[in-house]
Amino acid sequence: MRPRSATSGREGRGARPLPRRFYARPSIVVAPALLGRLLIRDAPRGARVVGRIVEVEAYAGSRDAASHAYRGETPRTRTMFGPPGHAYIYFTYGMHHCLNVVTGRVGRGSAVLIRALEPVEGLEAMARRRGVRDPERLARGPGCVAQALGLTRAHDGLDLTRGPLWLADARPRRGGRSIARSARIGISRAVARRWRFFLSGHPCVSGPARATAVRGPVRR
DNA sequence: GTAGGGATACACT
DNA sequence: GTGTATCCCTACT
Repeated sequence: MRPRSATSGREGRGARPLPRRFYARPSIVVAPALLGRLLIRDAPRGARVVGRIVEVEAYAGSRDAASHAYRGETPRTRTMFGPPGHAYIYFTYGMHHCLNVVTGRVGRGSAVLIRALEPVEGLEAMARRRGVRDPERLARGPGCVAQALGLTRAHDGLDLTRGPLWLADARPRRGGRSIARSARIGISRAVARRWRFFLSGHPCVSGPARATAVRGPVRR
């Protein structure tokens, strides 16, 4: 048996990247499994940034009218249709970047949008990039996540099983919070699908008035 | 509620 | 080629 990751002290130290097979599942399965896990951006000169994932949304690829993949593969969405475990980063509204992790099989175009993080390490670097200091506001909202981590289209396609951007395989810590779900935010189509998952009551969760949680089994 | 801002996709010439 | 509606948002009033 592999020794347990040494996560005492600075969280995530000694952890290893989640394996490809973690991502090679439907986005609606991967999305809740990401909650409570550490997202790590290694950078030179000690500018490492770590955040705990507290809010995500699943997108099901070419069958999901709310997904970028709905119209099939384009130059912009090529990464989504590639192998799972890679970062799909897109630019929208003329000013914001959003980070997704590619899931499922090659050619499906399914992904999970990372909507919010709880800052764990590198708060100074995050605050510098974001221009705010309040930890609860450093990475609350998908545009803020990418900005806090310093991610742009230049980072599209990064392999999350290798770094410098990766997810730790350490056991997820949810602080005793339950996983809640609701409709996805900011979309106009396929609004009936309640594929947004978040840690109930967490202060770093985004959304209009934190959005009302809707509990229940995951249905397609 | 809405300004801000640029890329993207697609309909047209 | 050019025109334009739309966009998985944020920060403000």
